[in-house]
Amino acid sequence: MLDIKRIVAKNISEQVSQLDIEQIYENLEYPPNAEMGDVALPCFKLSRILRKSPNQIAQELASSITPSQFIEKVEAVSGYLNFFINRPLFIEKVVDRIMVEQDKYGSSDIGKSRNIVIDYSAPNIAKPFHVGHLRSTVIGNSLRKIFEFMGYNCIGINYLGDWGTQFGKLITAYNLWGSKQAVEEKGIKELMRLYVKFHQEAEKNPSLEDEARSWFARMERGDKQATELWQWFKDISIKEFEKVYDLMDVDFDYYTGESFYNDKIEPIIEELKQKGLLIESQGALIVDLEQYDMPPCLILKKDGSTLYATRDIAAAIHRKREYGFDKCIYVTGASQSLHFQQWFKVIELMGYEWANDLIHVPFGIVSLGGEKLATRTGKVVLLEDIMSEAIKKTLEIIESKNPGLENKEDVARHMGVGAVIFSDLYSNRIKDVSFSWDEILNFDGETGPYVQYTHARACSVIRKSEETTVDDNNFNSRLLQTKEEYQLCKTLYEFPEKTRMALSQLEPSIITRYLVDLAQDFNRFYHEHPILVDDKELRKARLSLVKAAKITLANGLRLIGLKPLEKV
RNA sequence: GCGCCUGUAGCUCAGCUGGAUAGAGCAACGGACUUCUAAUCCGUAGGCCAGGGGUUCGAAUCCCUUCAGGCGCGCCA
Repeated sequence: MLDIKRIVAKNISEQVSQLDIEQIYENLEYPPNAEMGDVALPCFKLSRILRKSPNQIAQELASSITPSQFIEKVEAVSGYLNFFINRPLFIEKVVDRIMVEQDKYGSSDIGKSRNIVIDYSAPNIAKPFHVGHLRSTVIGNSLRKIFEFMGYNCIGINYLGDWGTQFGKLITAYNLWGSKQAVEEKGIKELMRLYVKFHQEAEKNPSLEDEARSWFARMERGDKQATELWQWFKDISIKEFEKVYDLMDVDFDYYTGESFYNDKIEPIIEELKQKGLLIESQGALIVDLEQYDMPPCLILKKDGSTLYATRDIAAAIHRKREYGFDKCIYVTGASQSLHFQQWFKVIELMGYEWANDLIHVPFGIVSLGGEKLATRTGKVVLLEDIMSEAIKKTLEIIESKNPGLENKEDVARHMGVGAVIFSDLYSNRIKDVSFSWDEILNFDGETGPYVQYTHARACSVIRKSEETTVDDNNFNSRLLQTKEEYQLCKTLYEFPEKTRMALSQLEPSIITRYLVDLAQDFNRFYHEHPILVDDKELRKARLSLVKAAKITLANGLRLIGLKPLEKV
């Protein structure tokens, strides 16, 4: 594998006995622009060790390093030692590697025989799927793809919000204002209406809250009437969620919601008691976390029913036994950070050393016109509506740009849905986002359609080239001398570095950003240099670059959960 | 009140474990399609990196502090 920093570091270490290769490697960086060189060593830190001025060190090293096959020249510029590499050789190595590795380019096997549980999406039963849930779904889905790309075995779990007092509320509302017919006809929309009405009425009549709690308590005792209603609501909801997941090409290995762990809680409570962690406080059972500067973790309410944390603890222990995970990752909103810290600590206090393998991956909230999204008040943008608008807009563009395209509907679906996913994965996950129709339906610039368009453009050139001759993959990289060609190649080279970063930071946006950079470099190259030229050698060389870009774009797109499109 | 997160161009955001003149896109304005898909490309304009201290040869980046916004903080999830 080609590692230009390593080559340079090795070269320097042969000249300076006081420094080992790793130290040098760590300090190497890429200069801000190509005229300065390809790899640089800032000599300021060395100044103290070597007791010379940075400039002097750079000068001396510059004159003592002899050019090699890979390093063409070395320059000292104001304290920096700048290396200029053999660009044709670099291009050849990078493109060859991509040609060989194909859809594995950027991947790794560091995760071999390791299991990762990823808990994502987790919508609440009886509530519509809106933009807020979208984030967990797309971030989790992308992380899963990234982990798999790095060799891990992933278990995707959709931890449905199918248990809790909210169902008491829903049952209460259904009994008071609902009808079987309305729910059957309107599905989740009717359930939401009932839920919203409950909260409106409960403001005037707080006793409704008590009734809701008692219905939930009945559910926990296995009461027939309560359970049947709950199961019915759940079936309706899952059916609707699956439509959304199909649309987005997202899937899960298990749909084990909170209710799944219901019968696994009792032993956990016993265990907590045995380990002396549970104490009674104001009628409830808690784990005190004061010495860890956290509020207590509530385990059982005074009416004996469970809480979110209780179920999370039971679920984690169950998952550890079941899947023997190396890491268990929870993709949920940042507002739940304290909750996760609390119950992670409880797991640790229970004596499980794998408490450190539990990871919360938080993300910022989605707001709408400055207001928080809330199902209770009905203030939501439904995912269904966003997707259909995006698809509609895409179809319109296709009709005007490329009306002869085959499979228009299918392309429009991938393009439109992809645009929404892309935009959600575009900035750092921790940032709050403000939903805007204008932004989500803008297909110019740093967007999913831009990257897809670029990929399709590359495919198109490759297709055209194959109409005349089938070129082999040998090419003369010395014919690729322009700055656009080199820049494109440099960016292609960075891909494996980016996938590693995305993995270690659990940050899909690193890939999304990268795709935009790569697409920009490709489009500049494409615009500036004709590819299907008469000169056979030049054509082969440029075409190789196009193929390498196409492969890398496709690999990146898959990592964020999009299907690379061949024609748009 | 305490804790966590965020603050970079009019808007949306990049900026790696500190490094060379702070980068994109959108919006605005001006250019480029008889030639491989113009959902593209090129150019112009736009910045006391929230304010103030400090550490350092060097700070958007690290530390302290103030301000602004968001999110949490016992029977919701």
